[in-house]
Amino acid sequence: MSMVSERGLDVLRVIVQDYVASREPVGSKSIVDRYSFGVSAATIRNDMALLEEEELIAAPHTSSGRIPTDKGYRVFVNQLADLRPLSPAQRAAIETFLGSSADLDQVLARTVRLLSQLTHQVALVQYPSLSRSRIRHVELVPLASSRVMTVLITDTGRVEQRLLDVSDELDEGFLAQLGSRLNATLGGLGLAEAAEKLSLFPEQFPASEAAAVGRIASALIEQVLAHRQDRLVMAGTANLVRTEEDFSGSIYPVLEAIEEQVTLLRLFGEMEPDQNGFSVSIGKENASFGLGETSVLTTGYATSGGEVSRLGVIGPTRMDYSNNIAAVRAVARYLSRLLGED
Amino acid sequence: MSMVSERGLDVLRVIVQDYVASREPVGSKSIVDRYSFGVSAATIRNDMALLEEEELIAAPHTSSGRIPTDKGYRVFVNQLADLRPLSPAQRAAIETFLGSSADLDQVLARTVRLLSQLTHQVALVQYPSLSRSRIRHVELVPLASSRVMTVLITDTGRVEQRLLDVSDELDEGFLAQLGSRLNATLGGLGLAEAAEKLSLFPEQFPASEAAAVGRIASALIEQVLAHRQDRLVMAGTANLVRTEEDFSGSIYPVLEAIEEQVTLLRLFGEMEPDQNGFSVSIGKENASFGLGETSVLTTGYATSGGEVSRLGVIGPTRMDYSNNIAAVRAVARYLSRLLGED
DNA sequence: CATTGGCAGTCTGCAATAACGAGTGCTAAG
DNA sequence: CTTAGCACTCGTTATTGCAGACTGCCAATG
Repeated sequence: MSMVSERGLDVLRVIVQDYVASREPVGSKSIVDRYSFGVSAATIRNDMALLEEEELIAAPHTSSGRIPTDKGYRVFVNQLADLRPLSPAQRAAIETFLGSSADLDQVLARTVRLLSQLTHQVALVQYPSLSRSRIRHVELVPLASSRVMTVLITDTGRVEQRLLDVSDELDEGFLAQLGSRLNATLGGLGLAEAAEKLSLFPEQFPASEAAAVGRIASALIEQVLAHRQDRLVMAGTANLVRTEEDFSGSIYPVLEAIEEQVTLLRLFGEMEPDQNGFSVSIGKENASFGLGETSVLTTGYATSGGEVSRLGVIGPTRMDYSNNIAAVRAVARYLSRLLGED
Repeated sequence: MSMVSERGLDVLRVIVQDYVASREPVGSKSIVDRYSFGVSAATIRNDMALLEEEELIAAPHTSSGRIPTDKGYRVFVNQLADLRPLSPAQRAAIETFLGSSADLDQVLARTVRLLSQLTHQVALVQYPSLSRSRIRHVELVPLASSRVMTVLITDTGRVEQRLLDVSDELDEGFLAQLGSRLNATLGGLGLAEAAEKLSLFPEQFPASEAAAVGRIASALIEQVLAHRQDRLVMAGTANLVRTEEDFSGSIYPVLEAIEEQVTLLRLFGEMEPDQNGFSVSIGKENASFGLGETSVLTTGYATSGGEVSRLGVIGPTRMDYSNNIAAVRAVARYLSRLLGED
């Protein structure tokens, strides 16, 4: 179907490479200078004319070099069979992170920072889901006279906490007793079952206490059902500034969209992973999220619950796909090893 | 001491105001046009000459308007007795946040976002300290055969978690037993005492188990002693892009310094609050942190432990101090009310 | 039929120049 | 102490011209 020759695809590849490296439109002459195609510049020009017909490359102005279109990047990425392996320095950076014990928040914070350093892009890590986990412990902490914090610990190591106001005053002894009854009732249950039991729980109490207990129970239900895949950690926003010239307008709306985690979470949700769990979304493919000039690379990673959350990077369409895809993969493997149940 | 007249200070004030609003050097003519000083432009020029001698204002080039120097901003801020009250819309935005129950992470995340929206700057909130709190509950969660997560809950509602590898395999029953012994030993203790008990704890176990127990105990000691004021949430980095022109070079190093939380935490630590707990650090006063073109406004807020952590904003030296100081104060009051022990 | 060299045409980027306007500093007078 | 007037300084913007980089096309070639 495609009229583009084998050599034409090679030309596309070097155009993408050179353009990504130099940010300058690449012309036929510089191609024959820097690569040994064994043909003349005029021949390359003919190939480029074909590529342009197929809308894989475009000319910013009449008579200048060509730059890849979104479609061109797409073809380039799909052809990327041989990922550039990470450099030894990059491998070393990943290894350095292993071993040191830390809490989950810290692990994710470090991971996301690592990924942003490896890719020189904005890195994102979605919090692990806890949907398949079981309840291990519940704790009720009285903060002020009528304010209580509920803490939920699952067997996959997730900890959820929540502040709530119970309009009535509760004495501490009652809370302690309530806590142990909750633990007895809920311990070891899956989350869905736990929610069900909780909704019936207040009935066991006399009317005078039922209101407060009901409030606590419904807070716990919320905690149990909110799967908490709704949080992201991010790092490397400074990198977006570094690549500012790759955006036609200001990067302000882009940064805003990235900080508006809701947008990204929808985007994460709508990405369609390939058989390896990897997915790439390029340029205009993200237009509906206000991110039409960015590309997003994500992959899943395994959490201890056997569930899959995602991590990845986002940056200008003009990015080093080869390196970044390799880095995202490597970091996901690393994080899976660290959090997974081996 | 100062040669600057009363009217001179008024002139300084309007120069700061106009320059902050327009980002353009302000000249004598525009001052007499826009304000009614009752004197002519030439008189204003004489005042400006004095202000310039005192290094409160400076001229970007010979013969253009004047802009405030860091010292000028400092004098301006110190004179700021009458804070502009928040607009009704701003008050409403704060009120909207009250009420809805949420976990601590969410409360802080919302707070920091609120503050960044009110000030149009990068907002920062330091995590509450837990130094004076007492241990309420300890939980050991087995994740994989040789990996354990320790969870620590304090009576002030802080939850600390940590992953660690214990080289030996541990059976779940042993962990459960260990957990209840830990709770019996540590429950209700202050953090310093707990650390002491913990260091002796492994001695109670036979040699075969002491290694693993020791590892767990030292992880808990770390958790107990790490006061965890070492974490920041931040929001509104996009605002830094919006104010990019206020920086002489790229904002890249600024954003990097902000993301490098260590820098900010040191800065927070070194700021000297006034009697209200408020502190303002302007321009070159932050030069040693690589933030010589930014100003930082912070104030303390009360946490449930009675301890004080800080929150604030950071932005270009040319910022709306009046509004931002009022917003930081208001948000701190709001957060104290939400987290404090009323 | 793919490839090639040559050449005219087009567009960007840069440097130099000129005209404009805003704003000051200074002086002398009220 | 204040004011009006004026010469002077710079930054800003628009214009012009020129050098450089590429392409597109055509006719020639193996």
